Amino acid sequence: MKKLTLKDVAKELGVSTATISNAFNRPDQLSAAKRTEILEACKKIGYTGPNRAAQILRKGQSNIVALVLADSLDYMVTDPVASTFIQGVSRVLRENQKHLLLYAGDSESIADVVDFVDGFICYGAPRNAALSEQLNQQSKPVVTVDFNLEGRPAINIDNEKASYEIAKAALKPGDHVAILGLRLIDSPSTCRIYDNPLLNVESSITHRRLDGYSEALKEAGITVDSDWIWSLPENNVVYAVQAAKEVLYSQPRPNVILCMSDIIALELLQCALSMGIDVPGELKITGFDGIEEASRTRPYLSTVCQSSVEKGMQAANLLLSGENQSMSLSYELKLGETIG
Amino acid sequence: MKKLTLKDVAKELGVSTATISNAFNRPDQLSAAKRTEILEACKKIGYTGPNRAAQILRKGQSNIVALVLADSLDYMVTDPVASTFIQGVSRVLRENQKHLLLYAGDSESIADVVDFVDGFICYGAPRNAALSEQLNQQSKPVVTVDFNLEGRPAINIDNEKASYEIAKAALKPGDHVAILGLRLIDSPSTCRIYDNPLLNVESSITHRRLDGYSEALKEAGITVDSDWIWSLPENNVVYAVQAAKEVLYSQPRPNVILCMSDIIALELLQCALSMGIDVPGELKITGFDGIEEASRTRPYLSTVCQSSVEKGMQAANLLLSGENQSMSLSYELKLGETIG
DNA sequence: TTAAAAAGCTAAATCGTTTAACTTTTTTGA
DNA sequence: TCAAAAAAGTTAAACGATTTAGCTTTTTAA
Repeated sequence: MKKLTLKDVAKELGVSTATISNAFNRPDQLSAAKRTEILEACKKIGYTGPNRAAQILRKGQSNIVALVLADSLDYMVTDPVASTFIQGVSRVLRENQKHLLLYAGDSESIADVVDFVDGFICYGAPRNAALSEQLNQQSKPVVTVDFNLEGRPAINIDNEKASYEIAKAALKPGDHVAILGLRLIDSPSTCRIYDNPLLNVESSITHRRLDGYSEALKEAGITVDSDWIWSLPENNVVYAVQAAKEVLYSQPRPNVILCMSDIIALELLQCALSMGIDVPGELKITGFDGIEEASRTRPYLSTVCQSSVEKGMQAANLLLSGENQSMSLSYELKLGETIG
Repeated sequence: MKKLTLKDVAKELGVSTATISNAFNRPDQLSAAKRTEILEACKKIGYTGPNRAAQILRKGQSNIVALVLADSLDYMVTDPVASTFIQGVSRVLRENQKHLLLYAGDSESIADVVDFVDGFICYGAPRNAALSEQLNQQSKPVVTVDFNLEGRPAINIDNEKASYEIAKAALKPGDHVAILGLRLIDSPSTCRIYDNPLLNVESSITHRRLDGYSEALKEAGITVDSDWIWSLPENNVVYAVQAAKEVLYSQPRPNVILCMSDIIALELLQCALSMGIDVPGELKITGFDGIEEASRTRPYLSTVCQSSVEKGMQAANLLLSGENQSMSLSYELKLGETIG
């Protein structure tokens, strides 16, 4: 009761294996009559088509696309922004009969998949920096999102401009400002930057956002000392709560806090409210991303809205198209009640 | 500048291909000295190890596990329960150096992956019923979660018992009860059941839950007419809102509503509150799943808590172990403020 | 000292296709 | 009617590994 192979079928029908293969893959290589005859015979004897594993080896194509997420899947799958992105990617892949392999950005190496996947979509700078290197070395197509890899097409919004604009909208000269950032330094816990060297991921969006903030701050004549800048190791509630408490209990308390994600901003907001702080009266807050929840709070969040679904779709389309053209997506400033 | 193959390396080092292969895969087949010599030489000339595509064909093993989700990935990835489940699965796969391929349960067929994946984890009854059939026909291992496939190991909680208990806790004789269920009938939109035949997925958890409710209702001497049972096609906010409105505007309005998921229950709750209905005074609500958000509302939800992460981990472990033993996980009744 | 056992390695078959190159048959056009 | 072109099939060589059986050589045991 072994599984049938192309060879078995060929013998059975008295034609060559090439013809069977062509019947499935290249209809123009044989007469229509013969083709339907073969396909029907296959159905009758229970041959469901060429073995995919063999096809992968022979064709060098698997229809599998690896989505390299910045962190462990563990976390990424539950992050609203990331999972919405995955949603966009999966939609386009589905339409094109491709499959989605989830790959953790903190993995040791891509060696165990690079031989068979058709390409990579890389969402955010991989936590394991060696992966970026490997991704760039190998020859399969790569599309990056929210960070850059030299010579590879990237999908981005203009993070610097967006950050500048949201900060500018929130700031007045004389404000005391703090920044809650993401992975700015290489620390496993939430902490102030102080003298720590910034992570050397110049291409990452968090640096772009920091640049944007800085520009707006400069225009308002405000300086932010590096101990008023926090770096969270991951964009999740636990670190966000921790950072929120630290910053809100710091003296003197800032009256404007710029957050690099809505997750952070929302926890900060909740924390502030529970401490009886008046938002935006005593404290203005800005977020980033525009997740759904951000518009459901009272006061609702000021943030930069970007469509993660669209990002995902564009990334997948770009990968499948094979073009090497980067793309800047639009965003929308949402000036909410947290900046008054 | 072609990629190196095992053959190239063998020629280069003057040994047979078998020896190189053994150096990578079966250290006991050659002397330790030769092995390190070979591995170092490989590193030097830039051979990164056996080609995975070829290995997949030859070994019949890919280290890829397909996770068949009930619906389209599009939706499943953003569902809190499903994504938490994925989290659990991915954690265990990661530990075992396996990879995760996401597969949509509304796909036409599994033919395009069955040849190369090592096994399937099937989360919920696939929307395309033919998939269940195909999954059962093929010979690779399958683990089912939240539904059953004859002869295949399953991971479940005792849905009937849990539903019975939560319903029993909410009900008093004389109550007017409605049920908001999931995929009980085959309709693309939210609707009452009326005389529609129940979907013939006897194995599905929604039927188990209905049975549990029924038992509790019987004990309380209450009958629920089939037009007080709704069926939502998918567990999402849009359908939930729709169902919530329908049921709350129905006359006479029920004073107990049993919901088969927290998503549904939460929308119902919000809808009720915004209509000025007193919960639990005028209306009691129960959910199912125990998602995080359910404990953050005021009043907070009565529900059945089950750990999706654990489900995912157990499912993956079961698949990898190769055992054929089903498993019943524990759950916890959380009697919240929505039943007073 | 020698037979038996173990270790180390090689040659060849295999996994199940695809596809370039070739042969044979049919069609076309002048 | 016939050469040239097009169509329909076939052959056989890849694709890049793994693995079994067998052959040397070395080690062990008596």
